[in-house]
Amino acid sequence: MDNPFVRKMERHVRLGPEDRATLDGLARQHVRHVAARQDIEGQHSNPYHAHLILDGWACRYKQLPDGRRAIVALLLPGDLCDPFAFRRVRIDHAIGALTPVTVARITPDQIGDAIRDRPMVEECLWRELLATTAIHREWIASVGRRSAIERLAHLFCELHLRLSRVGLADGATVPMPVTQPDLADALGQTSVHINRTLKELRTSGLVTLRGRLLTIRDLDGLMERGLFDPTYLQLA
Amino acid sequence: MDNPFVRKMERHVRLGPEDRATLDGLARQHVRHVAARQDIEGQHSNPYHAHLILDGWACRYKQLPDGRRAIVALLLPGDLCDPFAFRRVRIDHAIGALTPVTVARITPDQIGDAIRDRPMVEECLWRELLATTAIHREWIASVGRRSAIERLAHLFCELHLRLSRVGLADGATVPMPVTQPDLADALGQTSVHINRTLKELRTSGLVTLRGRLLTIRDLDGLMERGLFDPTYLQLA
DNA sequence: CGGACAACTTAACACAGGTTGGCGCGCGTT
DNA sequence: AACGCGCGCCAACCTGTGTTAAGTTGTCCG
Repeated sequence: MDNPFVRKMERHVRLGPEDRATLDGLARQHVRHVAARQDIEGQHSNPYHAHLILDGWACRYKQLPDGRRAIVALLLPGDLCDPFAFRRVRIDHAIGALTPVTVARITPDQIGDAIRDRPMVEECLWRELLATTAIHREWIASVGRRSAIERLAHLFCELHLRLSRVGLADGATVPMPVTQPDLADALGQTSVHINRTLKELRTSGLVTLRGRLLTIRDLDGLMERGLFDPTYLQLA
Repeated sequence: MDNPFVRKMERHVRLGPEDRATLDGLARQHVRHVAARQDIEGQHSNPYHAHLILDGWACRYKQLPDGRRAIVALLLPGDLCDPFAFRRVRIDHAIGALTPVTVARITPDQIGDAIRDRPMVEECLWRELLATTAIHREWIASVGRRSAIERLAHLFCELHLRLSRVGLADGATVPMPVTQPDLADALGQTSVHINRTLKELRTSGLVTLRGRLLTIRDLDGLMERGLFDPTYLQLA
């Protein structure tokens, strides 16, 4: 009854009770807990099943040979870690838990069966894939052409929207359980500079970040500061 | 007989003559020419058909409200511009020709028919989608965590490999028909700094770039300089 | 052949963001 | 209670890259 993937999808497509039951069933089996800072999938691993995040935050990251880490995606509850798992490809990056994480393991066969029984499931997976790709593009644009403060503002807008869709936003307040070094690796900067930028967003009255909770004081202002155009996420 | 998409796919999957004929047929109809600096699809447009690049280079780009441009992908001969076209989504970016470009327009119906007749076509499309996604991730890591010279070296390695796959590399020499401002927008830098970095790559004997032709003098050295690990493109 | 315009190239200067280092707090461990 | 340690926070300094501007080359077209 509490599947974040279903909550997300219901915003976009009309799900019948059987669709919901099918999607729910996928996420009930093989539930696993992963400690913070632990890998869910290692770099160059060859996953035979997909993971759906039920709780906690994870990230897709690449480690450069000299230790630099680039986080290329943030994975929130309701997100699918390995949308291509059924193709049995060797992945070129790792998936790591940023906080303690609860995931459901889903086998390719289960996905195949679900799609055959309920065509709407395929529709949902396509939407998921599209949204992920759109976010990738937006991140490239961000890291490439936005300034430090624009990047951070943009990310906060994105996360606010994504968390809202799975019912994890309490009004303008959303959980933000990641460390500043994590944010730095996601935005292509240093934790020191993240700290500076955060302070600037705070003193200009746009956000407050305390105790792993982000409160957006002025959403319009934040969106403007981050040149945020929400259409890329909506897919409607 | 000269379809770059087929040339690319044959590296990875075994195509029968009918597969080849089907893929070839897709690219024979509705061939269109687009001038350099012209859009193939505008930002926020709603493409009803996919485009396959037959000749020339294009890019996927986002324009920020104040005019900054971020190139989020380079599209080479054999690349598909709108792999999601059959989903009828409104795209969040534009596709522009960097050089004069020849494209084949493909309708969703044609793709559907082709997949139904020849299952291998679907396999090919999946591979294409996977490769594109892997490149996206690599670009995020590049812009986020690689230095200017590493980024440029990495891009040259990537392009060399991608162009080789469609038979457009003459040994260590590949066409490089884009301007330095274009490279700058793709790598998140300024054309001035691209110029500096290019000079550095030249003086260290790694590449020469003359008359829209890039020659790689020392591929191993270039790969090392760019922290380039080719596995992400192979998908085998 | 010559003019126009875009792209390339270089130099001087400016600044955003990186680096280093230090302090304090909160929390888990013993 | 004491310790360790990762994280938040801040300041001083440094550097890679951006900015501006100007001269040079290349290329297209009349």
